[in-house]
Amino acid sequence: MLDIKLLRQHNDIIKKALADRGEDFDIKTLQVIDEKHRSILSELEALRYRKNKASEQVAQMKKKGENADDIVSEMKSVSDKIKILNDELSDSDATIHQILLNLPNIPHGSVPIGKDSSQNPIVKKVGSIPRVDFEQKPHWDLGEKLNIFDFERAAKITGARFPLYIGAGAKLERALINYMLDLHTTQHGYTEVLPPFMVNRLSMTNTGQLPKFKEDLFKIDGWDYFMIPTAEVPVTNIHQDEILDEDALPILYTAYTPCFRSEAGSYGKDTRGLIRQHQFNKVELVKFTRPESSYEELEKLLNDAEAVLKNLELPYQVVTLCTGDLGFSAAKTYDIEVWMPGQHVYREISSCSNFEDFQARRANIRFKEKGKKGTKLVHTLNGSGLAVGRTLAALLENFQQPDGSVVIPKVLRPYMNGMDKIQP
RNA sequence: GGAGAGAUGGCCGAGUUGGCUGAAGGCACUCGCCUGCUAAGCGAGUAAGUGGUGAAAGCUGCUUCGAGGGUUCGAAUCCCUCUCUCUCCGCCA
Repeated sequence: MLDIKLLRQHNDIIKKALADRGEDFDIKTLQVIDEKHRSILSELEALRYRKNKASEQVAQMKKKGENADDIVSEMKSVSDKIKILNDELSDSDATIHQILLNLPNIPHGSVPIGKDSSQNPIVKKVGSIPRVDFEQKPHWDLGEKLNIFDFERAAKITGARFPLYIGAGAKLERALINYMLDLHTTQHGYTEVLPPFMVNRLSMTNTGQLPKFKEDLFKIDGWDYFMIPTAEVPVTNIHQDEILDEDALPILYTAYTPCFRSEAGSYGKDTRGLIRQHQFNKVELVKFTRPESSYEELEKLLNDAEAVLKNLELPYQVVTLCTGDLGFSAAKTYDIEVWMPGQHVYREISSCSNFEDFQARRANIRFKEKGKKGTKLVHTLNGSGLAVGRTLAALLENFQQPDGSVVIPKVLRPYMNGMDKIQP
C-alpha cells in the first residue's frame, strides 16, 4: 500500500509509476474522495470537541448537584449529527482503503523501464555450460526412465499438475530441502521457521495477494482460509501489527513450505514435468530491515540464493525485472534463472524482491528508534532460496549421463545416505 | 462438540456501583544525580495514529482499552454479535 500523503503531495510520482508499469489506473477518483473525506473529518472533529467539552461540564454540574438539562438536550442533537458524519466518514474511508489496496508499488529508481519480460536486462551469468557429446533429455523423460516421479498416478489421486515423487526422487526432493535450510541457517544467519500452510484473508491482503489476485489462490471451502502460494505470506505476517525493537533488525527467516497456486491463465503452458505445478516445494528467505539498508540487504539476499546454485554447480543467470514485468507489491526484483539443457532455456528458479514499506504499511510492521518519538515502517524483502521442484529438474537435466543415470552433486550426498548416482 | 475464564500501553498488570482514567503500580528504556568499578539507590521522562501551530523543543484538537453494533448528554466500564487465547470434559493424529 502506498502512503496517501504521497498522493496528496506528489501524485506525479504515482502517475509515472503506473505508466511505467503499463497500468491504466484512475487516480482522480481517489483524489476527489480524499478531499471530501478530509472536509468531513474536520467538521466532525469540531463537533466531537464540543461534545467532549460539554460532557466534562455536565459531569461537574452533576457533581455540584446542579441541573444540566439544557446542555444535555442540546448535546442530543449534536450526537445525532456526529453519528451521521461518522457514517459518511467510514464510507469514504473504506472506499479510499479499497482503492489504495489495488494500487501497485512504485518501482525503485534503479529498475529499468520496459514493457515485459523480454526487456529484463541480464545482470550476470555464472557457471559454464559444459559441452557434451550426447543429446540431453528434458527432466520428464529422465524422471520416467528413472522411475522417480509419476504424473499419471498423481492425476489419478488429485488431477493434472500435481507431483508424485517416488523412491530416490522423493528422497532427493527432501535432501534438497534439508540442504537449503541447513545452508541458510548455518552459513547465512537465517532463523528457521515452519509456518501454517493456510492463512486468513488479512494475511493474504497484507502481502498483496489480495484483493487483486484471488483467482491465483486456492480457497478452503467453508472457511475464510487460503492455501499459501508462497511462504512469504505466513512468514511476513509473523510480525503483523508489531512494533519491533530496532536492535532486533534485520530479522532473517527461512522457511520450507509447500506452495499452492491455481496457475489460472497458464493452461497449455509448461504442461510437462515439474516446471508448473499446482503444488510445489520451496525454501523461502524473508527479511525485515531498516529502510536505509534494504537495498544492501537485497543484494545479500540474492547472494544467499545464488549460493545454493553455486554449491550445486548449476549454471544460471540473474536478470533484473523491468517495470512492466515487476510484481504488484515489489519495488525491485531480481530473478535467478537456471540453465535447463534438456529444454535449452533458462528457467526462473528464484525471485528476490524488495517491497520497501509497501507490505509493512499494509501489515502495520514498524520499529522504534531509541530516544526518538514515534515509529517507522520496516522494509520487507523475500526471495526463493530456492524453488525445490525446479532445482530437482535442473539437477536431472544438468547431471544426466549418456546411460540415463544422474550424478548427485557432492553437497547433497550426505543427505542421500551417500548415494552418488541415480541409476535407471 | 460441552462447560467456564479472559483479551487494557514495548512487556506485566490495576481499573467493570458509567463522568478530570489515555488509563494506577511494576518491569524495561532514556536523561540527570550519587557511588573506586559493577550492582543497588535518588530525581525526571517515556503509548500509537492523525490534524493544527512552530525554525525547533514544544503547545494543541481528534481517534484508539480484541473487532463490530447498541443504550446514554457521556462507555475500558452496561447490553448484543463475532474473533482469538486459556482451563476442564469429550473426541482425535
